[in-house]
Amino acid sequence: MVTDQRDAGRRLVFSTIRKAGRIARVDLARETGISPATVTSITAELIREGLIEETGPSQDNDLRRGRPRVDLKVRGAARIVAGMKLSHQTIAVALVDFEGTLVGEACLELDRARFKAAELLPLFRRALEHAVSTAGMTMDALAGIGIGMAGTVDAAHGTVYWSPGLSERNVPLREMLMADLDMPVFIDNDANLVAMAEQYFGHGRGVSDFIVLTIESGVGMGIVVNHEIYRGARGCGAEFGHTKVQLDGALCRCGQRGCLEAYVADYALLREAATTTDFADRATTAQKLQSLVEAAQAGDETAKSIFDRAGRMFAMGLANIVNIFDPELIILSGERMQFDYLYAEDVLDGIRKSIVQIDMAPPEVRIHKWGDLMWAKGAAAYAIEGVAEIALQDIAGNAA
Amino acid sequence: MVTDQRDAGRRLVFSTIRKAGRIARVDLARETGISPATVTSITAELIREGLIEETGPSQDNDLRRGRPRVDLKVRGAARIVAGMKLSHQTIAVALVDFEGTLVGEACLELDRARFKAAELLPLFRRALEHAVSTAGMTMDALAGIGIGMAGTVDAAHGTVYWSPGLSERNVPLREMLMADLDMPVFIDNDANLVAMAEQYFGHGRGVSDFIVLTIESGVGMGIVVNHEIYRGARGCGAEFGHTKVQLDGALCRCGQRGCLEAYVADYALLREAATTTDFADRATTAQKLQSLVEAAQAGDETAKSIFDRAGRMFAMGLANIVNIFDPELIILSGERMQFDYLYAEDVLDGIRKSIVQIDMAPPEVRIHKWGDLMWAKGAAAYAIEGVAEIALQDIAGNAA
DNA sequence: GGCAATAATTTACGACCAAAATCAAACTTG
DNA sequence: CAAGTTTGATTTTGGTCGTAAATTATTGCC
Repeated sequence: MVTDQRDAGRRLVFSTIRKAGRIARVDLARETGISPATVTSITAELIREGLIEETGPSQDNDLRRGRPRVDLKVRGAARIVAGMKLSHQTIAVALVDFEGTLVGEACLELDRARFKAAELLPLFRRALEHAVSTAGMTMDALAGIGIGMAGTVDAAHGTVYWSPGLSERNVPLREMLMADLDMPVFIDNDANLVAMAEQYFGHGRGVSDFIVLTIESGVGMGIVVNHEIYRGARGCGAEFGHTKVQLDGALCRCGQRGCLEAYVADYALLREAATTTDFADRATTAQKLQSLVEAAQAGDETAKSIFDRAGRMFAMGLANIVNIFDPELIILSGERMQFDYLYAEDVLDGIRKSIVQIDMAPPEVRIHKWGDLMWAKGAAAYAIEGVAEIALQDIAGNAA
Repeated sequence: MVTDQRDAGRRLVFSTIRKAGRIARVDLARETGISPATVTSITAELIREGLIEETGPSQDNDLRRGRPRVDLKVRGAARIVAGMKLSHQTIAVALVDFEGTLVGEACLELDRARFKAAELLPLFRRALEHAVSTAGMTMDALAGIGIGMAGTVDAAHGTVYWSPGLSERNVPLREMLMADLDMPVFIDNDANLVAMAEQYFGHGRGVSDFIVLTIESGVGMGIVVNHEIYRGARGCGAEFGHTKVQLDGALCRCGQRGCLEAYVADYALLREAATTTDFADRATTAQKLQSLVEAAQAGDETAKSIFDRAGRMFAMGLANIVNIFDPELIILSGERMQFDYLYAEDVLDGIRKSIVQIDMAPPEVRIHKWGDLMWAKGAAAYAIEGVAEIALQDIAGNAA
């Protein structure tokens, strides 16, 4: 407890710098409420440890009088971390420096979708080694690894209760990976990591309470409350996709009925479409979906009604989230352009009509079309957070 | 910022004492992580200020050797606060001491249900004066007042956006009351205050994340995240009752369709029942409900089916909460015994079947049948929290 | 070139916490 | 029943830390 106060100060200063990107000491003092003297002392310490660096005089100095302010920023070269995402038959890797800039990437195609945990370890390692060598680095340049997986994951304990990519249940994957790779590993539900990507690099910067929704083969949700990912009592991510929108409704992959996912996920759309359309000539799910979207755009009433219902169900589920959470901001984050219909103006309108009316603006809804690497960058953000925590604790330990 | 650390220590020590009820200094030191020396110094300060007191040797001293431990507790007489709840045509008042023990109560019947804000002020005052004089005290014995109202309330700003008891919208009620009564006033949504009552006095003691649901004429929800009431971005409580459980479903009082409330609230049950039953001989809502419950218990199929549907809708809504929040504990809190059917084993079973399955126990569901004063005690708990905060800040101010 | 303005650092000092020592109040034991 | 033991609480002591004030640094302005 002896260095408690200093510790808190360091954390606060460091995270303020990271959130700001670039910031001068004066502003740091003003924002954190810490006195300039202490800011000097803390930043000196962080510079000495190599975690932050000066970037030279601020841009806007010529507008001011007096001694020019010197901006500080996180020192990108301080640490390199990897973010990985296990998707359907692929492992995507992003190498990212301490500032969050991408310094390398790789993608490993897999021959199937489900693996035993023991089979997965060498695959992760291979993907990682590939990314590292392509970037001209070695494995020991990495300070930590973040991993995102679909399914229910207990981030605190690093246990994967269930994942579509794993054929086993209750796998202590984090422990296994840490033993195998010999570096800190952080695992979380992929939707949570997208939320973290938004918080670190996207629309969620500086927003205290927001919600991120992703639509892929399933529907994922990440909740940020008070600047932190909310994980619930059992450490599992929020299961928006299995929110019930219809009593005894459509059958879901999870075995229950009426889940939102059973109305808006790709398999749900395709099984409806299959009633009237023969998709025999289309091989992949993506191709089938593509043709369904095109049919709707061409005016096919059946296809349109499928999307229409999915959109209304989605609006209802989303309105429920708003009614329960009253977030400041909702981010619809994803890469699938063919899902545009879900983000259409009518859907957003449906949400607005379904939330409790007060004389204040409803939460802002933003649509964020990320590229393929979003997931992996989210995982990297999680790794950065964990590695930064370790670094700050190291300083505290050395000082004591 | 100079007494930052001491301030945090004081807060921590005081809240630990309050949570524990009675606790010796050694245990305080162990629980808070603060050194015994500092605990001595802080507790001495709090005793000097009259906020806590020694209660003599602990009960279990004869089981131990060595110097007997001396328990500390919050000094009840330190402050008296009032909690008030505005319900349909009544104002309930609870006078509570700093420990939370009831020292007086009163109830004022009103001649109608909706008032202008300016009309409400003298009514609140009259109810308060009645309670105070009945308890043999004077108004200036009160250190603060907590008020609970149905509707959407911004607790931070003390604004009532809308309430069934107010004929105006966007009323700065807190400001008005503080000016009128000349003491600190704290206002919040009634469901949030029930959550606080559970946190302070009920099943929620020591639980970090839980959810409280109340069913009255509407359906209310209070969310506790990380030991704090979650209020959302716009400061309004969570609107569980207006969560949608059916696309284009039953019409709700709020004007929208498919709200949970439109299936489980008393008016919803009665309007269904009215289709086949003539309630002309029953005057009040409560009497009508009573006869409906009796009919169901007597085996009337129509009545049973009404309750059955309400129960299934309730289970669905509740399961959604679990899927989204994954709380440690859910408390169904209320006073209406006739709503037993909603808490029946089938309903709980329905919830368990509708949540995402992982290999861990589902959240515990507890039913808490409070008396009439629950709401007012919740309001009092809120007032205690606010008044304690003021007291601790005063100490910090004096010290500086 | 000196003055004003603003940023950052250094200095002086008091607040605070924890470890160690001490005091206090019981029980145990011979 | 007196000395020792055990455990709780307080006091003493040493050192860390943060802030205010003073100082130094660096530029713009006249």
